[in-house]
Amino acid sequence: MENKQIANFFAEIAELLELQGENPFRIRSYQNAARIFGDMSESVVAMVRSGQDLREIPGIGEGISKKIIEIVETGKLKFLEEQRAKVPAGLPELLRIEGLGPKKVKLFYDRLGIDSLDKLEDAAKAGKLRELEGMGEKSEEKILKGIATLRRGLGRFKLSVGLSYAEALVAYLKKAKGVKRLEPSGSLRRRCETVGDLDILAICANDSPLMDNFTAYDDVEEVIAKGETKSSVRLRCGLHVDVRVLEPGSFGSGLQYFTGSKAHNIALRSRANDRGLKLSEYGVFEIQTDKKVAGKSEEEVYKVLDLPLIPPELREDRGEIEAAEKGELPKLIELSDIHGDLQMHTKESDGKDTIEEMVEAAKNLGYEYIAITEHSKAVRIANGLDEKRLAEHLKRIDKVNAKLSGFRVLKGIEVDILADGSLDLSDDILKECEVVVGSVHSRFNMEEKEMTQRIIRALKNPNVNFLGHPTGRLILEREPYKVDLKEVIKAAIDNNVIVEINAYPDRLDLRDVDARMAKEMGAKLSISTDAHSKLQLDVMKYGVFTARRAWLEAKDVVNTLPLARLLKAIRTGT
DNA sequence: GCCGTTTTCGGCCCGACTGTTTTCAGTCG
Repeated sequence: MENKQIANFFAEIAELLELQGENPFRIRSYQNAARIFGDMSESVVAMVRSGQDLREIPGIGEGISKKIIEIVETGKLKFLEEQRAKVPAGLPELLRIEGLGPKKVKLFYDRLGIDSLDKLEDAAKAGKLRELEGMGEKSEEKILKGIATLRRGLGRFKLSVGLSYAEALVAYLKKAKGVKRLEPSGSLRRRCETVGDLDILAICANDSPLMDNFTAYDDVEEVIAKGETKSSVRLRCGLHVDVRVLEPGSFGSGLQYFTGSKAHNIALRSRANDRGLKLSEYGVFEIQTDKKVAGKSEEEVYKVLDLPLIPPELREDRGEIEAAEKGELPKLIELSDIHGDLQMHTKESDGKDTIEEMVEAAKNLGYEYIAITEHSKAVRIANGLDEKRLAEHLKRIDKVNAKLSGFRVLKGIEVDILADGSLDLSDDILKECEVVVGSVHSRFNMEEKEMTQRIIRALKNPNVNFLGHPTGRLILEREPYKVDLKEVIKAAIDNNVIVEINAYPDRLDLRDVDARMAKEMGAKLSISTDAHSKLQLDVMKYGVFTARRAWLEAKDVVNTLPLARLLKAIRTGT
């Protein structure tokens, strides 16, 4: 059973308890558990089987730990089934309608017997909801809109997509008179792999037309709310965007608040309370006197809570507050630490540009090396290379290198890991390559054991020195294949194989939490773009974002090394 | 349900907005 499934048990319990009007703090405990297990890289099942006490995890106590043991042992959970029996099956779905929560859903069911989207839609259209207390015509309209949005199925957007919308919008808003500062916050600022909406914070003069300009933006489909300090719109692509205007004296606390995450903020506010302080988006205040003690900058807010500034990418309540308290925050890797790029394709397989063009673009980024890693022959659709073509290609790389000074093109290949774990090219030709990236591109639907053994066998080949996109996922499009990552990473360490964070924004593979586990296990990592054109070399930043969210420092990533030391690290692991 | 150098019981983050109301409940982030 996957962690995600275990998380779902608790998320469902939380919803069912909400619909029964249970104690909100009890509900939060289940929501927390769902978040904790959903975020976890290590397999919960494996932890339980090895006898680990889950109560060691903050937020997990007696009750939930017992429930997990039951899930692992029986695949079921009696408590969940009992809750399901108490709540009509259609109600949880109604909670996904924006603006509708457990109280209203329960009211509709108790009074009108509504237990499905269709019934709710009919009742709203027939004007029956307005007869209930606390309901009116506008509420009905809102519910109908919410149902329509839900049916359109617009969910989250890839970070790269969110960033490009944010950049365009910020560039546009900047032109409004009186705008002094604009700062995207939220999950975008934390560089989460997907974003659900955009929160843009602003400082501007009182008479600034910022809000008018915002709601008049070309790409706006619907204006949801418009006020002096807060406006909300939905863009044509379905992305929800809020713009909020803050006072300069509250910008730091506002930025802190809107950057989140929710769990990080709750932990921080709780910490403020312990110190007789109250934290909100307006600042930090003494509870007794209501005196404001911080708010202008984020540094200030964290400082009065006796903490150093915690980088946005770490604010997930995954131990960053404890680490900050002990002065043990990592010195996170930066884009400028990157010395080169170790996976890319040219015209020879499925890329768009030549070796020379890739070199030119890489030099412009300030790199001192790249590795050209074409596909191997098994990936026919990508025009993969066989032994003969690869030998010729390596000669071409030699020729390019002969003309370069202060820059080196490493001879590489992205060799396919075949279904049985053997490689798609002979050892004789692989020996000629300096960078051999082993990757899986086929038979994604194997059982976990089989897939794990397949990859481990490939890693044992002494010619393989990198593992490419280790889980094969495509964000929002394709689930990772089933694999025991911990075993794979262990094998990578034992066989001196560097584990890749694929920076391609559709992949970001390893994920943040997996990369963090890899680091903690002692693995060496690389960040590579997998670029298929010279322009795509720019996606390195997404890999760095993921690495930062994984708590990685420059020393954890081999392509922060200068060439000579990189080559040594590939050969010897040091 | 979780947690504890103020506690094993009694707390548990905070404020805005909306739509419905004449002071507030529900929802959201």
